Amino acid sequence: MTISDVAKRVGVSAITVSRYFTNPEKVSADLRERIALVVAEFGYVPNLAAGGLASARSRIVGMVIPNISSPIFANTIQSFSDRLSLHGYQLLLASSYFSRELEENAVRAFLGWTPAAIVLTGHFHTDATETLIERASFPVVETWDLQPQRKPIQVGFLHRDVGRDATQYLFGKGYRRIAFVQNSGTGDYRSLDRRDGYTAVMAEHGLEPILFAPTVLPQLEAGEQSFEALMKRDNPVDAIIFANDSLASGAILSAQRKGINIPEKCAIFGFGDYAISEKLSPSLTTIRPPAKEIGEVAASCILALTGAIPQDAEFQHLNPLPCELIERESA
Amino acid sequence: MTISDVAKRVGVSAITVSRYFTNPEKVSADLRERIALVVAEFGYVPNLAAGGLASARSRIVGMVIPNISSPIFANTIQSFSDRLSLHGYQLLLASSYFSRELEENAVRAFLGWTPAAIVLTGHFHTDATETLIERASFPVVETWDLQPQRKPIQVGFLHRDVGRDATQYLFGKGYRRIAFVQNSGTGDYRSLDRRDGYTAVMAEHGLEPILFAPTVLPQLEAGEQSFEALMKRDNPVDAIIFANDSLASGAILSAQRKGINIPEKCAIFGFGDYAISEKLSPSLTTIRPPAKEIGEVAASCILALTGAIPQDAEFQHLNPLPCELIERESA
DNA sequence: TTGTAAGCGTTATCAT
DNA sequence: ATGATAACGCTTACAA
Repeated sequence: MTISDVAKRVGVSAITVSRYFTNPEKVSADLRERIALVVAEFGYVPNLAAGGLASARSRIVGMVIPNISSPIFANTIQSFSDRLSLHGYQLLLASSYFSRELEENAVRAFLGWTPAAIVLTGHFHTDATETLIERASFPVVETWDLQPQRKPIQVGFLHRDVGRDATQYLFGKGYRRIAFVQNSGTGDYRSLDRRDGYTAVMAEHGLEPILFAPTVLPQLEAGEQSFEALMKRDNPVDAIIFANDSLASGAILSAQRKGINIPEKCAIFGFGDYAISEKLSPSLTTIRPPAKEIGEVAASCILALTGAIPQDAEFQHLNPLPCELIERESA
Repeated sequence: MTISDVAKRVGVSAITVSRYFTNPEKVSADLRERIALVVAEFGYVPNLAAGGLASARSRIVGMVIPNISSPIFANTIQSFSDRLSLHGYQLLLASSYFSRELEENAVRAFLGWTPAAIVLTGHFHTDATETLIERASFPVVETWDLQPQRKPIQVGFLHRDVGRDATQYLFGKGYRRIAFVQNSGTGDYRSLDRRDGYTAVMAEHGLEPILFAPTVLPQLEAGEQSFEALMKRDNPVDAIIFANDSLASGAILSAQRKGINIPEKCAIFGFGDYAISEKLSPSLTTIRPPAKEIGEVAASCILALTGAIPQDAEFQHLNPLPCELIERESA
């Protein structure tokens, strides 16, 4: 069943039915009703590939995220997808697992659909990806990070500042032997930016940075391993900043089982504010990133730039999106 | 840049370049190399909309899941997407929030792309969706559940049996005042199936079912609320089956803070085997659903049916996919 | 192994 | 407000 079939049934030309779908207000009310009837009767669904070919546009938005299992990105995807689908846009999703090559593959695949926009995580791409998005005739949005003087729209915050804030907070509380535990998954350069913020503050205070990189993979276990290793040192640490709340939760749960007092024996600081963090004993002091907001703002940018919503807001001004330090019991 | 432009540069006709992409083995090695060169040089990306229109096929697979934030579904999406992308398929994702109407919208939107397949969660659809998938000329896969005598391919297990198993397990351990706590989010009829398994077993043993439906929304808090309410009863329960591990975790974390001994005072049983469940104190006894396997098998079915991989396996025979009861400390 | 011609279902453009 | 015609870029079917 094609648009012409519908048109014949109604007794109009195909282009009128086409207008009914794209610009209903340009079709008379009478015709609108009659078309709606036929469409409903036959369950006609427009062929989007044909429309996309003819108009060189589509309502597909491609998104590449490191993975969908992380609570951090899940919230961004969800809010992004929700806002877009409200306006008839569809989400083509791909995972990069922090690999720039997989990201490039995904971008290439998206390109074939003449997408309305593409959303990437961060600004660390292959040269080929960089070329592809430079040439792109549609909006490209980078999320979860900010890099000065980059062309693409960026919706995020400075991870270095987050690392600084966490360290300053602990320093202000009197901690001096502060360690930083990296993400056991490789390739997350944003957690390395947070680490750099940490080492910078440590240096400013004349303190020596203590870095630990867990060797095991499940995050909770990696947190456990890191915690144990750092407590076992000749000169044990008195506070640990973890690259994310999963690692930090692993440490807290491990301490709990062993009867180690937190924060007395060692303060624990996370990143992410996952649902569990508030409920742990002790509850986890952490930084809440604007995960949901990133998705919403990214969607709004795209909708504004494609004309789906009025373009009154200059979304760039929203940057950096605010992170919130949440003081709880663990630090 | 179109396929004809590439063809001109190489000095062949467009169809040869087309073959290079779809059936490389039908193009001479010499030509293959020369085409590859030009493609790389100009960064040519085939227009998928045009190809889809001409062939009435696409490598888009539409998937509707209740939400992507739940650890349960996240694993399914991830494994599904990973396997499909290995074969050049792309994932169009939509959330239903357990709403059949939203599901229908998503299916309609997918249809316009002449997708290679559509994957739904469960078998509870609107009549219109039912009609749409009956008429579909591509595979439709229903995941996370089994319903006898349904036409679509189903990849899942019987939730009623899961509810039965949990209850029998607790009964075998000597518990008699067993309660079931439903999902605070509405519309998850699979958790109601598990509940029905529970009530059936209770009835078989002449025990009265005790049902509780939390009124608050965040799962951890709903679990807390449920736990407190069930312990406060005149005749307190001695075991609780929760609709999922988040609710159960909320109960365990709450008990921990209050110094209530689990399982002595009350046994806790979950569903889902989330990452945290193993690490709680006490660790959570639960049932591990085949989340990852569901995604993998669903993908394999689609790949087999579309001819991307050999069709030697009769995937239906894999059903029901096995759940595993994981005995830990909480029950 | 390669090519020719037609057509996929829609929308842009220009008319009326 | 509605219509005629010509693309859009690719693949199918058939031919050589």
